[in-house]
Amino acid sequence: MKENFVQELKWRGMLHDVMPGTEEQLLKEPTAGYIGFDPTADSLHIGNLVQIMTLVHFQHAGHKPVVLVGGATGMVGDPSGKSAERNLLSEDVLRHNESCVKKQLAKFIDFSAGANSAELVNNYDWFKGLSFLDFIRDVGKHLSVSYMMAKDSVQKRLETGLSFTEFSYQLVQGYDFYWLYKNKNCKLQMGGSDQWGNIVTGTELIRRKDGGEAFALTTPLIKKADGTKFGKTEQGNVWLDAQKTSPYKFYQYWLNASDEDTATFIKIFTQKGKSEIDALIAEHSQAPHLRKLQTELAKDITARVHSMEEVNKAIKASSILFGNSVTEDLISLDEQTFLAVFDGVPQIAVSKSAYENCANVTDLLSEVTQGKIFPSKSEARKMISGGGVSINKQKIEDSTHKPDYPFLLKRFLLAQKGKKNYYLIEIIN
RNA sequence: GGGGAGAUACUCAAGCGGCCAACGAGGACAGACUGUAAAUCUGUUGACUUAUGUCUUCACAGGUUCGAAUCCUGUUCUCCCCA
Repeated sequence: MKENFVQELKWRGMLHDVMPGTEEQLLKEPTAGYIGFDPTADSLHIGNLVQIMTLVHFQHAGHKPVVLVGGATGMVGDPSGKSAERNLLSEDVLRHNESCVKKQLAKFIDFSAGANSAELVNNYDWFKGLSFLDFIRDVGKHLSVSYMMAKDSVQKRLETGLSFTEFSYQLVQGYDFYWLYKNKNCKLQMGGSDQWGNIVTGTELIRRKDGGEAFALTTPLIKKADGTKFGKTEQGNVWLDAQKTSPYKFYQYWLNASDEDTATFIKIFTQKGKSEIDALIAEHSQAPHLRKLQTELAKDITARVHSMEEVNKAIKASSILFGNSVTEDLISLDEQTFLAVFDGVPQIAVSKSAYENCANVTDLLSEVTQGKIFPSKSEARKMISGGGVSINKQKIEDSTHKPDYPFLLKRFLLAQKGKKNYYLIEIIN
């Protein structure tokens, strides 16, 4: 084998648990391994990134990654997450999501690499034709209730209650593994640490039903050093889809990672080698204020998910928005640069007359901008008196001031709420 | 079935007839300091409006009172103890 996959994950801090014999199997021969994704949205988000990177390394080590889109399982809902039961997705939506997800995955793993090409399957395809009776005869028969009850995911829910559907989830997922084992010669399932129980049900099913041997490997749950959830912002998930999360925002998310987190993230979310990462970390600790690590991390991931071009735009935008620029710097930008910089910033159109007629800044930032910056005058006023609002990089001191700010490019105003929230107001005739 | 305790804003948690939009802590947001980090310090945190203002909140529905989150009655739910 080109590389020892298990060891690779280990030094990257991506290995939580692995079934005995897995490493040997992977060193013995190129092996097919799969990870399941929920097709609940038409885009993946960065919470999925650990699993995606696992597949990247897996393929890189010479193995064949199989991506399972959980069309069937997504309908049932895994009790491991405490979330309520899921809604049924229509087949149309399912197919749409599947193709979107595949497009995004193609940026990471190679679907036309010859022998170890990645492959995408949807478990809806083998579940839709399977009758309930067949399922309980062929699958349910092999596992005892006490075995299923022993799982953590079930135990935790016993108090609060879980439906039979959720209880059977592990069988459904276990059958996936079995099916892939039989039909795709897939011997390994990977996933987050919360999936361990479900994965093992699969290997157990393969053993009991077929006497076959299959393996399991899980990655740790990623947490941030401050204890908050990884991958969430005020606005919700950080998506890979540029429509849902602009490349600028995406880049910013990574750039904002704390020192501690960045050292972990860069191992997990980039393909950089050990020596390169060690050097970067050393360099960073020499001059932490330069935030070399964050920059490298943000660049690497943004370039992969979007493009190098988007990275450059994001860097440019960041340096203008966060550098020590003043009104003059903004005015001096040419139109093309200006628009590129503010590509990912929300834009609000305001008619010229509305702008001229508004009595004070407070109105401008609330009513006149349709509540998109501040939903009410009170909030605007509070934030202004707290010193948290700037226009064109100039702090607003007086909330009753009548707007007379110099336009940028003859028609824009840059409003800033706090340090990181920008809005572009366009004055139109 | 019998007895007891409780339900307060995002969460925890005070208040127990007027001075209560409601102490405090956490969280969140903002400011200062920094490195768009962490820590620390400061401010804001029911809504609207900017004024010695209005409105809606203290499980739900009624009642007593000039006046209630605070007292009374009923309802729902939660917890504990004894059967």
